[in-house]
Amino acid sequence: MKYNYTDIEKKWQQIWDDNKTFAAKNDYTLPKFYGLVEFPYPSGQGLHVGHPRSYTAIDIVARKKRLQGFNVLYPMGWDAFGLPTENFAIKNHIHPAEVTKMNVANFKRQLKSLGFSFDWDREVNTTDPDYYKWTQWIFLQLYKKGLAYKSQMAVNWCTSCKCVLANEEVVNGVCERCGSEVVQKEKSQWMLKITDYAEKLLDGLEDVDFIERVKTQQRNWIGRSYGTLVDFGTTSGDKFQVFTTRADTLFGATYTVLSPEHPLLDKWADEIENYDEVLAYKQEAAKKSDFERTELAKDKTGVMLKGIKAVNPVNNTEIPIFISDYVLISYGTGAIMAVPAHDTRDWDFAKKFDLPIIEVVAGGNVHEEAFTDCNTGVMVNSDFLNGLSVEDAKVKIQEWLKEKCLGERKTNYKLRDWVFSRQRYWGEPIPMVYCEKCGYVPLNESDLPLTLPNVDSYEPTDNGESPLAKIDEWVNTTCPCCGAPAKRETDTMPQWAGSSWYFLRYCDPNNKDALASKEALEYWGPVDWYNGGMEHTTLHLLYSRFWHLFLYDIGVVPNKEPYAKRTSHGMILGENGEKMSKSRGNVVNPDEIIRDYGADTMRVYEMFIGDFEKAAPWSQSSIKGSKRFLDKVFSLADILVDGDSYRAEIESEIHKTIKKVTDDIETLKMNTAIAALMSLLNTISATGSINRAEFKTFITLLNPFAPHMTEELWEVAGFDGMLNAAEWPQYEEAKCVDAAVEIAVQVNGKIRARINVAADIDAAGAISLAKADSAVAAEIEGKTVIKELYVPKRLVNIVVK
RNA sequence: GCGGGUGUGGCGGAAUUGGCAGACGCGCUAGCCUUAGGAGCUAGUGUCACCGAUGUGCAGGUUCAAGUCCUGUCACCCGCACCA
Repeated sequence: MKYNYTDIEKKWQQIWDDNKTFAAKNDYTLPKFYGLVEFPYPSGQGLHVGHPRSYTAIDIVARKKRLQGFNVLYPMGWDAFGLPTENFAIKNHIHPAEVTKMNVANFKRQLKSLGFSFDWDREVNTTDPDYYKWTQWIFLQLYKKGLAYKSQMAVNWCTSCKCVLANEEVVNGVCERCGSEVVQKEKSQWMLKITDYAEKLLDGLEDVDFIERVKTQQRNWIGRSYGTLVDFGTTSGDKFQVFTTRADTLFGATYTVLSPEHPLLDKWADEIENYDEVLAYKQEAAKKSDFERTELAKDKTGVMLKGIKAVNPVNNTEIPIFISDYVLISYGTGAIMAVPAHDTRDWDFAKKFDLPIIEVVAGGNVHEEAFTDCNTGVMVNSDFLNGLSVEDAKVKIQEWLKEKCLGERKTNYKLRDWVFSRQRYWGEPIPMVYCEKCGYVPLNESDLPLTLPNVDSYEPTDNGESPLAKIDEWVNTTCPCCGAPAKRETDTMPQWAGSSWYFLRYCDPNNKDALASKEALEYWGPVDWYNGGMEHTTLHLLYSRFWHLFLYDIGVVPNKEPYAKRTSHGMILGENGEKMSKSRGNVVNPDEIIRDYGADTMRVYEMFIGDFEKAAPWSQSSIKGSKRFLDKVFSLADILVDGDSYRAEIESEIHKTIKKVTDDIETLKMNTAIAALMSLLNTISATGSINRAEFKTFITLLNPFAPHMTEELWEVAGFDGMLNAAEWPQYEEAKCVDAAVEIAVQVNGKIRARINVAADIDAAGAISLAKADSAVAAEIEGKTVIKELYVPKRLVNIVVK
């Protein structure tokens, strides 16, 4: 039989579509499985071969779970707000909604052509007002709880997108999306107080099954550190606080440093004798972006304040105050105490400005380099702390500070609040109104959704205002509170808004009264398995955990954590090992692969390409191996014979393969699952025939990987019903073993022979058989046997002298 | 600098967690079949001075036995980066 993949794939895709074969059931008594992949941004370029790597893997899991009797939810949708669409729309004079429609249609066609078992009845689209109504609703809840606030602050401004970026969207000082320069701009922005959830976001990681690198990356990003706030007096009478994790070294503090933006500097304008110098330094620092400031990490600069000194609270010593841009206003208190003996940055600074270095932890040579080891040192030169370990000193100094009201424990985070405003058209309008009298007022929930006005021009402005600001009839409204004339907020939400809760909507996508019903959320939540890219770890994944934790706190969702399990796939690189990109000319088009090899081959190839977690280069010649494999499988139909049980000579291999494939799918080791199926196929082919029982098992095991052709073979063989409704094969542990095995015989650890023995032979039996082998006998001839080992089913090792 | 990870044939990658290194696939070689197709089939394919030795980035160590464990070291990738 010829394997006509094009016809077969079209045929089954049509049947699945017509029958809604993969629609999740609303029967909440069944055991459920909710598998999720990141919904794509429907770009104009169409599907990338990277998308199917993730989608196929979870599709395989979903299909297997269905065969194992689970009610499976495997949904798909569109994260369709975003700049590329808007830019394309501007350039081509098509409305972004139209562009989105076209792109979605193309993506959908491509996804369907790959045979994914998505439940298309539950498709969501973040740009649909029925959807973003609830995105706006969640924003209002955040606002009501004080977690959304407006703040005038320096923000990251992409010079090309003409739009604000979140800290998470700035990579190496440039825009994550377009690579253009990011500058600091003072603007009034809506912010989300994700920092209030820092603790919960960290703690929640303990309860979920995320791959370790995801957890680590989120932990580092949140960046918790335990320390102490210490009050320093000054000769001017003012006090300021520093944050330190090493309060134990307080006696070694020989100067302090304020951030150039520290508010006390203004206050001290008259008292600082060298205020001109200070001002000049401040201005210099203000010109640099955060990135530039941190870029020039090596060479530390600063200015010592003249006329004011700080007072160390532990010993009332007067020490200098510096300003330096290596102290960040946005972390801690914007002020530090410097202990050059035990901090490398302080040490560098002290050397440059010739400041005293006082050793307070013995164990290093502080004149050569800072001694930062907390584990081995003993306190010295520290009055009542002398002789204590660092650990004990930390406790004691904290007690002492607390008693004297000079300091307290404090936990700090690197995480910053989330800049939530974007000055663009193609996003969810922020449902807020500004009234001269009432200030910012939220819309009434009954007025949601607040839809985007349908306009012709949505070009970004250069003055930092949203394109919506130009649309007077939309902007001008009345205050929901007092009824007076008022203006709408014209910024829109970032793309991350809609994707922060989309997985909830899939549970109950048409609900008019809530983002999803309680029952649906109870049943389907949490997502059992979520696979997605590492690049979203500190963006989408963190944001959506934040929203979900919040929704849990206000009683909207029944679980704290949205995702029980998170895995991540490696990138598919171009054939030359570089990242696929148009400019590199190494992009592979999925449509062409499907045309030339078929969707099943593409699926099998992408799963066989290598370790799922690692990046793998595309190989046009390797894909042929997958095609050959499927060709051979298809021709099994030509050698199909009767038989309702596995033949004895291949029975154990079949059971082993069932076990291997079953287990490997659960751990995403798709490459070895396919390898096992290839091996089994080779074994079966060598016998010249395959019986119906074997055939049924084989194509069922292969079904999640190559769903079209196995469905066809099922029909050709005349099995009952359709394969997608069949049962996953069972294996018996007892039948996974062979009666006889070949073992290696080593003499002094070197292999001298291979012998066949019964699988259940005892050590003595195996060893005597081994010695009977002529090569082994020759090797031990005339030598003293010191030790004899038998590792069941593996080897015998005879140690001689 | 800190954190995470990876080093195995010409290539992608396996190795039941201390037990026959290189499964499976690509590529390559030879032969067959076809009167050139980038098709199919069969056999071979880590390296070498081809008996036998040797081999998992490098150097040591533990062990009857090390890709796997320990110590040191090198290289590459990813993330964070003056976070006090």
